Amino acid sequence: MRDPLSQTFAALADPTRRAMLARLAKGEASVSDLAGPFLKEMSLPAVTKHLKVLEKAGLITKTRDAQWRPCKINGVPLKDANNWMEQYREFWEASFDRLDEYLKTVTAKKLAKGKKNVRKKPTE
Amino acid sequence: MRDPLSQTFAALADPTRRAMLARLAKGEASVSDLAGPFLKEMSLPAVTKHLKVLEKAGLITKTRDAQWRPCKINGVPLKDANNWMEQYREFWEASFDRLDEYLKTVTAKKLAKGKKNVRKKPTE
DNA sequence: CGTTTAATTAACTATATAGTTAAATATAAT
DNA sequence: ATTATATTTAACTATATAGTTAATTAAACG
Repeated sequence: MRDPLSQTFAALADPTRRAMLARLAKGEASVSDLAGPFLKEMSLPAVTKHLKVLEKAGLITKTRDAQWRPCKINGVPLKDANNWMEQYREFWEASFDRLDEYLKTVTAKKLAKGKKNVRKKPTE
Repeated sequence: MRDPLSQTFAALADPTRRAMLARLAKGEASVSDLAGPFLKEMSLPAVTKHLKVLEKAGLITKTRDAQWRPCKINGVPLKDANNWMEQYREFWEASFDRLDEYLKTVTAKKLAKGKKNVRKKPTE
């Protein structure tokens, strides 16, 4: 069995499951509600499996209402994931700065090049 | 091929790789530097593979210095992952509130139960 | 040149993941 | 009791992932 954080990230590493979470962010939904947008791409059992992955990761909880299984989003594991990520904030902020600097450099070079191209045959 | 966000989360879904990022957060390191703490648990080719996963996800970049391959952390994909996650902040904050409420309820119940237990054989 | 150090590639194995179809279960409705 | 709806389970397949050992490449060193 995997550590909880790995399980969370693994669960998030799939666009179908992320879309399901996005849907659940708008409110509770049954399995078939959640399946709706995907039934052209995959079968219902496939959806059930995706939900099981999310459930085992603790990202959703399923309850019972007659023959329906209403699902609800649970933020706790996302909080842990976010806490883990926060310790790297400086790196993505730094990389933004670097991109910023890079763009400035490129712009400066382009301008220089532009100038150069103007006087095609230099006097020397 | 997978979408970048899925690739990022998949790369993070492994404790070895997260430990490598933690090491790289402290500064550049060669492959053998990074391998060091894991060579009791796995072989060098396994380490190479983990680094390749991180590299393909854009989380690290490898350069060359003689026979060494210094690795550097790259925050950009973490930024995207964080941006994705931010949209769920309300849910983990809400769940914290719920836990808070829950703990209060439990405490209240415990107190009530404690009182009950004091008068073991009620007068009625 | 031959050897050592650093790292990768090749070839292979085991297990996990993501999907399928068909059958089963659970609840409600007729 | 039978049927319809919602969902899951079983059994299976294909591909991806994580690891192995042995061989290979790349650069530096004596």
